[in-house]
Amino acid sequence: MRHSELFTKTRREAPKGEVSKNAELLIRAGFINKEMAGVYSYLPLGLRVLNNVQNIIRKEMNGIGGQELLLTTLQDPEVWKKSGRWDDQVVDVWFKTTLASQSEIGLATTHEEPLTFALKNHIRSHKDLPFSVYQFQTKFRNELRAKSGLLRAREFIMKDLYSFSKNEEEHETFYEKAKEAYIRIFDRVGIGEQTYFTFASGGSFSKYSHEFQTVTSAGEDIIYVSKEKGIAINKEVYKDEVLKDLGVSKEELTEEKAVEVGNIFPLGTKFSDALGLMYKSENGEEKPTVMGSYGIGPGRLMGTVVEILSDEKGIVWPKNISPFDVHLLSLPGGIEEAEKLYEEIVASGKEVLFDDRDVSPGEKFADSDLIGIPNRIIVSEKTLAQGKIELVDRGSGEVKMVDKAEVGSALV
RNA sequence: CGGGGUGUAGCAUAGUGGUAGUGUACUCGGUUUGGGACCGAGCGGUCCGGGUUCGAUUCCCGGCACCCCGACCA
Repeated sequence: MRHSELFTKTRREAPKGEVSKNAELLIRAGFINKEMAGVYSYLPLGLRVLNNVQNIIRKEMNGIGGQELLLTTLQDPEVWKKSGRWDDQVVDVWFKTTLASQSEIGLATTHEEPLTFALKNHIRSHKDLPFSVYQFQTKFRNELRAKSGLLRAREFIMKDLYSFSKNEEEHETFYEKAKEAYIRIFDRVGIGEQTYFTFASGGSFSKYSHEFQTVTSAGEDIIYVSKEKGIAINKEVYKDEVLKDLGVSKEELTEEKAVEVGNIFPLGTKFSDALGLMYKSENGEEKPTVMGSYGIGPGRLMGTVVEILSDEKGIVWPKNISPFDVHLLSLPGGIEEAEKLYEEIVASGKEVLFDDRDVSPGEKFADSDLIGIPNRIIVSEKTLAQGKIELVDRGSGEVKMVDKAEVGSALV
């Protein structure tokens, strides 16, 4: 698209009272708009990134057999009372409101209850199992303190997948597949190297739950990382017994701050028992399904990428989630040639942001650094004099002069 | 929820018990064009409520909002 038609503007100054790097840069570059504390809108550039992140997750979830659906935000208290989680003493982050009839309803904080309840209309037999479903859905959590930009919001999109199995063994098989899919997701969005499979407290169904923790100073969790084994232990279960269990020693662990970018945990039969999601086994017994839950917050993930991969000039997007593949800049003397090149790149199927504005070169460079598209192409009098165009890698700063015909193959 | 801090123009900031200043952005005119160009002119502002006072953006009380630390994060 043409930058001249993009309605968002970049800002030179950081927004007042916003110290978190992800919020500062994403607001300055025009990716998101802050509505209130912990509530952010996605503007065109931000939505492109969010969609890219979601599509990576979607492909991986489909790859392990997940079936996408969309549950509702409005929640019926009766369903939640069955599991005991309507009570504010039990779940203290509810947003609750009332219908015109004065009956109380809630805004979803998560979806175990409604999904489990809805599935009763469809699941009867061992032949229906196993399967898994997932959604990208808005969650509302009345956090006492929203903070750190996209990292801890009151309204946010979550990908939540739920698995339903006949027994523990079947559950384990799926759990392992989901774990592998999660590892691929974090690799593909560009933070695989900093992200550790982390052991955390498991609640009442299993010894551990598992988190995917990305090491960054912006994190609010403390984890103990074994680089050697590629795993980590959440501070909440950092005990001698656990170390022994996992076969790690204190000497090999380093303490790090980290962001929880994903978590997977066994639910056992807690919700199937509470809501009555039963199936008939082969010998006719009535049995509760064995469930698991698997979450990733795409917005939080996007914020985490910015925390880790940005530099002093702005954001550096990994190519898989960048809002565009190419940032084309026309400078004086190269306007006509840039127009031609723009049409060619569009025709080739690449996503390109074309800075065709009549502003100074310095402003184009500064905006380009801030927005952070991995490939920058510059066409100017200078490049045309050499019969070439200039290609800059946003991440490394490396500059190449290439023939026009080679552009496609030279992109990162 | 406990503690601390901050609310001044679209954004970022200065200052003052007596007509509110700067940068940037925006509008107009002109000159510019490889790292946020320059000159001139212009538009635009004290979070809300109450109190003290001749007079409050400033002082006092209350509220609301935002940020930070802590607690919390099923």
